[in-house]
Amino acid sequence: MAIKKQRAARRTDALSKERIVEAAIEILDSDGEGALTFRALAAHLATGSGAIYWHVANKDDLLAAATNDVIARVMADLPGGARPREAIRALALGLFDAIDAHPWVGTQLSRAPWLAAIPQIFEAFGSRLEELGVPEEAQFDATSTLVIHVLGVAGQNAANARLHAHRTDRTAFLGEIAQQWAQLDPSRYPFVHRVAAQLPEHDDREQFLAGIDLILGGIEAAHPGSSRRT
Amino acid sequence: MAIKKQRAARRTDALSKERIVEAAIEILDSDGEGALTFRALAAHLATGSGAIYWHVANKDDLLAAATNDVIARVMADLPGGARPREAIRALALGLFDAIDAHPWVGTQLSRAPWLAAIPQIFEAFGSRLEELGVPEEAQFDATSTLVIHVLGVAGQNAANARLHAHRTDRTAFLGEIAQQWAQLDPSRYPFVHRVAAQLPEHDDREQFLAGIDLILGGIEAAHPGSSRRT
DNA sequence: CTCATGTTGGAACAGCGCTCCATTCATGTC
DNA sequence: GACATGAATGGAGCGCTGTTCCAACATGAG
Repeated sequence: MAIKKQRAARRTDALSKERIVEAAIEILDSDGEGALTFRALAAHLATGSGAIYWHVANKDDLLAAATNDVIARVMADLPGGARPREAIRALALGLFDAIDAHPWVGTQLSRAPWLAAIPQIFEAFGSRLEELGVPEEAQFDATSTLVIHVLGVAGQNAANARLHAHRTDRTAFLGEIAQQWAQLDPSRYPFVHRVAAQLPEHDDREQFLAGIDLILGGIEAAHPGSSRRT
Repeated sequence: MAIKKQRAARRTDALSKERIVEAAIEILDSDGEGALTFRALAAHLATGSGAIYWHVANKDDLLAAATNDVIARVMADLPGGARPREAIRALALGLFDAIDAHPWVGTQLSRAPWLAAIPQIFEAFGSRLEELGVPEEAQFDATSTLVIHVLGVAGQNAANARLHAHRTDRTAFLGEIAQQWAQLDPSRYPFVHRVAAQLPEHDDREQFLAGIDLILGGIEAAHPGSSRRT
C-alpha cells in the first residue's frame, strides 16, 4: 500500500547476484577452479543455469565479481596508521594471504588486469609510496613494480595450487620438483642445482616478502632523500 | 559395412612432434590462444585429431612444448660476454620481447611453473647474480624476485593481448582503461587519477625494464660490497 | 478478475578435449 | 613373393562445457 515494496521475494531464498557470487566462492574454495561450472552452481543454488544468467552476464563476470569481493575484504581489513614502509608490507602480506587462501583469486588477478580490484591495489601501493616521499615522476614505475610482484606471485601460487590440488603434502610436491631440478646436468645448471636443495624447505610467504623488501630497497636507493632506512 | 572407404595413401610429409608444435605455434601466433583446438590443428595439418594424440600426450603437453621452444630460442640468442648487470638486463629484455611477440607464451609461463623453461630462466638469472657477487644465501630470493617480475609481466601482457586482440589500436585500448580509472572517485583514488594520464602513453617495455632496475638496485643496496655502481 | 512484468528452470546447441578403433603401409622374416 | 607385425593414421563418438532460448510461473497494478 503506502509502503514502497522492495524487490518482492518470489522464493524465500530469492536469487541475487550476491547470493550467486557467494555460492560461487564456496564452490571455488572447497572444490577448486575446475569445479565451478554453471551446472554445479545451479545445483548448489537449487535452480537452473538459465536463471543464473538473469543476474550474471557470463562466467567472466561471475569470476570478476567473486575476485573483487575477496580483494575488497582485504583492503577493508587493513590496519591503518602504520608508517608507510610497514603499511606497504602489511598490504602486500594481506594480499598474499588472501591469494594463498583462495588460489583462484590468483588466477584471476594474473589474467584479468581490467578487474575493478586492480586500481584499488594500485591506489593502496601508490599512495603509500607518495607518503614515503618517492618523487612523483618515479611513482608510476615503482608502484607498478610492486603490483607486478604481487600479481606474479599470485599467478605462481595459483598454478602450484592447481598442480597439487589432489595431493596431500605440499612439501612432498616441492620435493618432486626439487628432484627434477637436481637431475638436470650439473655443469649446465650449477645454480639450479644449488638452489634445488632449498626448494622444499623454503617459505613462499617469506620469499614473497623478501621480494617486496628488495623492491622497496631499490626504490629507496634510487631516491635517497625519500626516507630514512628502517 | 556397405561402403569401403578409400583411405588416403601414407603421407610423405610424415607427422612428428616437431611438425605439430610448429603448426601449433603458427596458429597461436596468427589467430590467438583461443584458436588452438585439436580440430583446427588437425585441419591445418590435413589429418585427424586422433593422429595428433599419437605424438602428443594432451593439450598441456603441446602448449608446454611450444612454450619451451620459444624460450629455448631466446636463451640461445643471448649475446655472451657482457658484464653481469648488462647481461641480466639483456636477458630480461629478450624474454620480454619474446613474450610480447608471442603473448600465449606469457599465459603459459604465468600458469605452469613446472615447465622445463623455468629452470633455464632461473639458471640464467641466478648465475649472473653469482657473477655480480651476490652472497650465496641471498641468491635464491634475489633470483626468484627477478623471475617473478618476468612472469608477472608475462601474465599481464598476455591478458592485455587477449583483451585487445580484435581491436586495432593499442593506445586506444589503454585510453579506455585510463578513462575508467579517471572516472573513479578522485577523493578515494587520488593516486590512480594522477597515474591515469600516464597510462595511454607509457611504454610497457620501458616500465618492465624500470622494474628490473629497481630490483637490481635493491639487490645491490642489500649487498654493498657486491659490485660497483654502473 | 486480467494483464504485464520480471523471474525461473531446464532443454537444446555448438564446440571443446579426448578416446577408441578400423584401417593403412613400411618393414622384417621366411 | 607371401605373409605377419605393429607403428601411424583419421574420423566417429563421448561426456563435458558455456551459453541461448523459451515456455511456464509469481506477483503487483488496473
